[in-house]
Amino acid sequence: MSSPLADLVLPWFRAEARDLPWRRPETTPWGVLVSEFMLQQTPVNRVEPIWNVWMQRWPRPSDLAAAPRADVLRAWGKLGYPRRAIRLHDAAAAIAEQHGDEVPSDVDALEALPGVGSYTARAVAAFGYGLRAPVVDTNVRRVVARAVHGAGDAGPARVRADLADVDALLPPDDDSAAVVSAGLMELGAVVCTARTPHCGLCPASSVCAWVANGRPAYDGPRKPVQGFAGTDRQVRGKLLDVLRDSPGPVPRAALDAVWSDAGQRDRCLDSLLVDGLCEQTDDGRFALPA
DNA sequence: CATCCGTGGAA
DNA sequence: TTTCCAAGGAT
Repeated sequence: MSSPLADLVLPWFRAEARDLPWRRPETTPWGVLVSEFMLQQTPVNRVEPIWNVWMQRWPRPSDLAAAPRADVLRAWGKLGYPRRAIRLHDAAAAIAEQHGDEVPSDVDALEALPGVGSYTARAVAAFGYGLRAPVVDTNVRRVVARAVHGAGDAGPARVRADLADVDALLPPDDDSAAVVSAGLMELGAVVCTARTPHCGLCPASSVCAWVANGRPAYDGPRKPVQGFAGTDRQVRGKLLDVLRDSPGPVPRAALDAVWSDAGQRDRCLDSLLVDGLCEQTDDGRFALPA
């Protein structure tokens, strides 16, 4: 159940792991959960300062659950995808009310929380509790595609097969497996990178099927690149920016000023209301939810 | 399964 | 400048 790849990655990670704050021994499973929410599609260097503030301010799930939505959204700042902040807030409430203020260690219980999917559930089990759980993120999928399958990059996700691939790499015991899981992610993040992999620095190049194949270029289907300019995502971001920066409710005119296309603007404002990222006051103004 | 959901830094 | 993409999840 272990693997040559794991045997190389494990000691490399023990020696070379970045000193990220959520990896320090004093970090609680709650701290790990918060870090995983923030790291969903957001780079490490932008998460670090925000995570530090959150841990000081809301050291337990019940602390965050007790905070007003507006405070949570302002503290989230410009990390992006603010619905994650809403889901984390809701997850904190569920943990406080249904799990005695303790983050579950069971993968199924974790996956039942808002905003927690296959990746985040296993990441919390592995990094928060030191359990053996196959953690499959974009880094790990790329490392496995190269080192195991000899491909230049990972194709579309195949959830079951990807989990099985990683499960087959992990050592049998919890402690080692959790370290290997972190190590595979770290390898993908700093060495086996998407654009220019640093095979000369890779601890696993001797067992890498991609290197053995002569590093062939990826030929499969490319994941579609998302545009941003002119999308609802951009408009929602601009609207939310106004709401975050204002200490109280703003008149509709303040929101109208950020985007000229009235139809798109209204659609986006509606979607923010639906998502719980915005509220309308009795006098018709708009604000972050209380 | 494809698309949507923010933001900003690097190539 | 444009393009890519960064520890995903929900629908």
